[in-house]
Amino acid sequence: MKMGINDRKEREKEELRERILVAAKTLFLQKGIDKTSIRNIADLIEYSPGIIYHYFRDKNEIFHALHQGGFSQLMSKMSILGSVRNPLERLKAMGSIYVNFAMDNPDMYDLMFIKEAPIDHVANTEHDAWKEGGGTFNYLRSTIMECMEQGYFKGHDAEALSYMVWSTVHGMVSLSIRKRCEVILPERQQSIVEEGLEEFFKMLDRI
Amino acid sequence: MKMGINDRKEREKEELRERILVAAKTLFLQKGIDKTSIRNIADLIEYSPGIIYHYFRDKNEIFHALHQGGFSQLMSKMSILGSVRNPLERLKAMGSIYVNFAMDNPDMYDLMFIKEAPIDHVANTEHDAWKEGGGTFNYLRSTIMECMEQGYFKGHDAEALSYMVWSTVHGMVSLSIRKRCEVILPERQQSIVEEGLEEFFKMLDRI
DNA sequence: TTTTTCATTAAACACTGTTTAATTACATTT
DNA sequence: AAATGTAATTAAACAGTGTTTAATGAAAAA
Repeated sequence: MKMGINDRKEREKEELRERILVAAKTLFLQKGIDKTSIRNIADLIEYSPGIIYHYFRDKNEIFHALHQGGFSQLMSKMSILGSVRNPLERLKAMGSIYVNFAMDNPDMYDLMFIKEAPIDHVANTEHDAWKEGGGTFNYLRSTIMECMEQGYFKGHDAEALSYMVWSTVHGMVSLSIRKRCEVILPERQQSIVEEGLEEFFKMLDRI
Repeated sequence: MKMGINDRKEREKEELRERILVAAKTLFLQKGIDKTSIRNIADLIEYSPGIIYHYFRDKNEIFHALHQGGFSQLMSKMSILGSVRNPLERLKAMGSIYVNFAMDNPDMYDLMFIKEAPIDHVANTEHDAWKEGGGTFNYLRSTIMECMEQGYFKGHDAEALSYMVWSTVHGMVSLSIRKRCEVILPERQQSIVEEGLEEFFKMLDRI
């Protein structure tokens, strides 16, 4: 029965691939991408460095695989939004989920939205990967369009407004993640992202 | 006259320091920090790699020196704001200057607000460097407080609102700089930052 | 002219990502 | 069961990295 053996081999290959991915994620999120070497990953899974190149073309492809996993994670958190009827409430809930995801998984968020992925890959598979990211953005846009149908955001443009809304939450979390909050009053640095989001919600309410 | 000789030597040292900085800036902004090696910098100024360690403790100290220069540059662009009387107009002008600075000098902006500087330095001199960055943020906060005194932004909190405003402009430019705009309709990617800023201004006007 | 000082360098160290050829392990065929 | 073929795995090498060291060079001071 060669089929059974091939299946098992396939399974074992997939298993090792997954182990590499887990090890890489652990180290990337622990020490950062740049300070994580292929040898570090190989050490952790107790294989020789070369083996990694049998499963991934290069270091970027590992980055890329994790990148994609992050979007699935975020998407699944967004899935509860279906239960929120009012589009403005849904928009605000989206903001909260987005911010919570970023603050709970700062390194994964960093990987997904802040770090620069090397260019050669951006041109190739990156485009597909962004369909995941694009999915959430499209959802944001259609939520905002629904808001506009109900009379909110009069005089605004859906596409540009969506970008602005995304930018606001991204800006708040990324300034926090990349430690640019020392300019804030010290006693409020801890909570500034939450408070900033509240201010944004107040603005949305009054418009 | 040992004084004159010492002066000349001092001058020569400062000159070489400056040459290193210029070379480093050129290469950093050309290829990025990570892909610029000490040897690359040394090659460009036609010295041996070791010399750089006589002028800077390590690679980060070079990064840091450039970082500081960037803030001076931004600050000087902000200096024309004194002529804008109306605080809301001044706030919007600040936004435009900020966005223009970022889009005109994306790599310097990246250096200043997106890239992560290694931690050991953040604790030391970084704190001083941020007084420059803190200066512009304080200016933003006091402008917003002035707006509130004139009846704008009722029910808002100055500190949190300032953070939110900064985050919005930072978010828009940093998503653009780090190439996360593929999710935008292709025909609008070029102008999305400007358009997003317009949407934000519309919001500020109506509040 | 000799001594001292300090900028500058060459060389080494321990790392990095990646490629290559050699080796091992194992399924298939004889 | 032994030989063959195939695929996973490895060791070794290459060219690069940041940084430190001891040696060199030139110019100022004695």
